[in-house]
Amino acid sequence: MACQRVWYNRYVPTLSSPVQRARRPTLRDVAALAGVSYKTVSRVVNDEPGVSARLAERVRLACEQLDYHPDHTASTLRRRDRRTSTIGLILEDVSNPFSGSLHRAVEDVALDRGVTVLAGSFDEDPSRARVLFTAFARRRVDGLIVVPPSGDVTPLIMEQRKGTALVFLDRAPAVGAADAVVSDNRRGAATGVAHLIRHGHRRIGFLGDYTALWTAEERYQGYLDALATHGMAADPALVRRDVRSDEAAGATVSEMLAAADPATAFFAGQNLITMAAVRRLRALGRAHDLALVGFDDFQLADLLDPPVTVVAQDPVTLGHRAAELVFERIDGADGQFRLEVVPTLLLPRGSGEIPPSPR
Amino acid sequence: MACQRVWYNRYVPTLSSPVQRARRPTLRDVAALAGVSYKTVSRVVNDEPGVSARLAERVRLACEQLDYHPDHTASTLRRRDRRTSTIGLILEDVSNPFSGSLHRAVEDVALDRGVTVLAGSFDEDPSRARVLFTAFARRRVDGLIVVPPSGDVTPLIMEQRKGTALVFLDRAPAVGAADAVVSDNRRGAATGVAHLIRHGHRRIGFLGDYTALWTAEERYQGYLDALATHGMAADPALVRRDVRSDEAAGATVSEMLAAADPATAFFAGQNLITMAAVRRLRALGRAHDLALVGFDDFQLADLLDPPVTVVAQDPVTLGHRAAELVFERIDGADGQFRLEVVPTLLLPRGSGEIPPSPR
DNA sequence: TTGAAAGCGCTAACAA
DNA sequence: TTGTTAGCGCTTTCAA
Repeated sequence: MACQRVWYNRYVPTLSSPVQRARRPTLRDVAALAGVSYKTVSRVVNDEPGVSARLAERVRLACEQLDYHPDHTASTLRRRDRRTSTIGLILEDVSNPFSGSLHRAVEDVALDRGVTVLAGSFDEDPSRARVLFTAFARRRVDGLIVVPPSGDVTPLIMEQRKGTALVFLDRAPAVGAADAVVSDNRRGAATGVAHLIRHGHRRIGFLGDYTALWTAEERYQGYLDALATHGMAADPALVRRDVRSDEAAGATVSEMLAAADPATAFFAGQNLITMAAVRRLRALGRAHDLALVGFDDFQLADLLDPPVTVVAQDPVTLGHRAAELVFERIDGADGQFRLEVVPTLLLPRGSGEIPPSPR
Repeated sequence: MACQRVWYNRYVPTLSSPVQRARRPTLRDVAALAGVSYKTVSRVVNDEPGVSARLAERVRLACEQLDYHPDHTASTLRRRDRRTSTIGLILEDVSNPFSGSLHRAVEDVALDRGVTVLAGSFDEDPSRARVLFTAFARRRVDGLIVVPPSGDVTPLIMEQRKGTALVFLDRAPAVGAADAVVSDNRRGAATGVAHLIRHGHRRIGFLGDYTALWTAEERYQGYLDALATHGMAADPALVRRDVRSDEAAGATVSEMLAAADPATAFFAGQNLITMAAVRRLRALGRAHDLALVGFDDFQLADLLDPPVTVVAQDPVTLGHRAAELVFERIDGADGQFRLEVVPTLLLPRGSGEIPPSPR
């Protein structure tokens, strides 16, 4: 093998220089080679009219010969519109599939416009979000699509006033101050809970995410809505919020089942909580006699036993719309800020249709 | 509500202007407000020594008052090192969990250095990869981490020669021309297949990804290695490659089981193929009498029935090492190019330990 | 310690 | 159709 093969943890450094570095060619280098002024090269590179075919051909040849790639960054600095053709995307965590789907949807809309995407994960940590925001702002992104952290969003609003398009995604913490695209969390949760009620459940446990999260609060309200609609009182003994870690979710399920007059069904306010509940019910051998509906779909939910009924979000539409809104603003739209609400979809698969167990 | 609420597909435009736009302040604006030269402001902003505390304080106050954010792009243009503190990351698809984990691992290393990440999905489409590459190159990223598409990688190598650090990730198409970090695909696959052999299987079906993919070829070689090691001949009737869609994978499983002297076990060369095989075996009611080992882990594999035995990759280490290598090059390391091979891990969970069914 | 001038690679404005 | 000059916001260089 021509190159050094390194097994992880067995790195052996060597010193020979691997490549000849060529200086990166500029407009002037191309101009010199083609024997024209560098403004002429600029015209050719940008497909501006008013260059004779003869010169244009010579310039193109020189570009190719030097493997010239225009410096988009320098052109941005001088151009009137000052566009970087880059947007910033601040997600919860790029490694989580929901964030990944949002990212991909945004990317696809951006790529159609020749816009690149700076992406980052803030991990529900406001200070990490601020680091990302600052880094993106200094790079003068044309727009920011942000899953907003709980806490202060005024730095984002300040940046917006300086001309950066801003769209909140998945959460709407500052309705009226910026565009936002969110799932219909409240109605979706209500639909899921109503589904359990329709299947005969009267004792429905609620397993909620961090109270500080906008979506968690909306979903909790949806849970209450469904109970109220069906004339049922909310029993505090059946409500657990700020449940996030797998252990916490599992423990909560066990604890609620051990209580007097226990829940016969669970509504899980989030992906990971749903999976943790499945694990625990499975471990307790009760996966088939307790009903479960989860908010947000996940891969293989349909292959579990029983298959898991969920209220599915539509991350692709969320991402697409956020990107479309941000580009409308970048293009100069100056209408009132909008809150777009994307519907959810109940997917009955089995776990949500289990009747109350007699016990 | 202060703002217009729009349900998806019911957009009603309005015309009032939502914000007052402020001009974005520059060094000169800050200097004017603080009553100093703009070079002094530059010194303060960059924590350069040699500014009196009195002036520095005045400058900082002015920065705050104007909400000044330095233009990193302009500073890059002038600085000697010409660093953008941005790297480009070209992945197969940011919405797939494996890519997401790579991305996150790269991001974490980058963030520690104040470097932002431009990310994109090339979808196994070389022309889309070229679009991303060009966009990143024009923005003068300091480094590129690329899951290389099948086909020509010379444009990447040319860019490398112009000073952009280049690391191939997950695939090593041009060993010796650039650094690369890959999984130990071949040995991992061999381990998985040997595991099936150890459990008594002599007829092991191979379900492989696109032949054109470097990883698919490596894993196939691993399959052959294991057979050879155990003195078994490879039966072409048991090998299917270029299987990718769910339908193709499912159909292939059915077809192979319908043959005379059918497989008693399957080795799936990839994530999605494994899941498709699970689905099909389940549908055929044979999930418990055919063994299955998949390459690459996936969420909930342990909760399926039977739980799925896999050869797990380590995307976090892959991403970390790729990022570390790219930054070493950016920092000027000029040693020989390295190929780093990250080990895989066999996770026996149930499906891979099923003995050959008598039939 | 502070500031003035030049210039990074490019586009805008205007002249030839 | 082609070229010249200025300047985007900043850092570098050098002078005060």
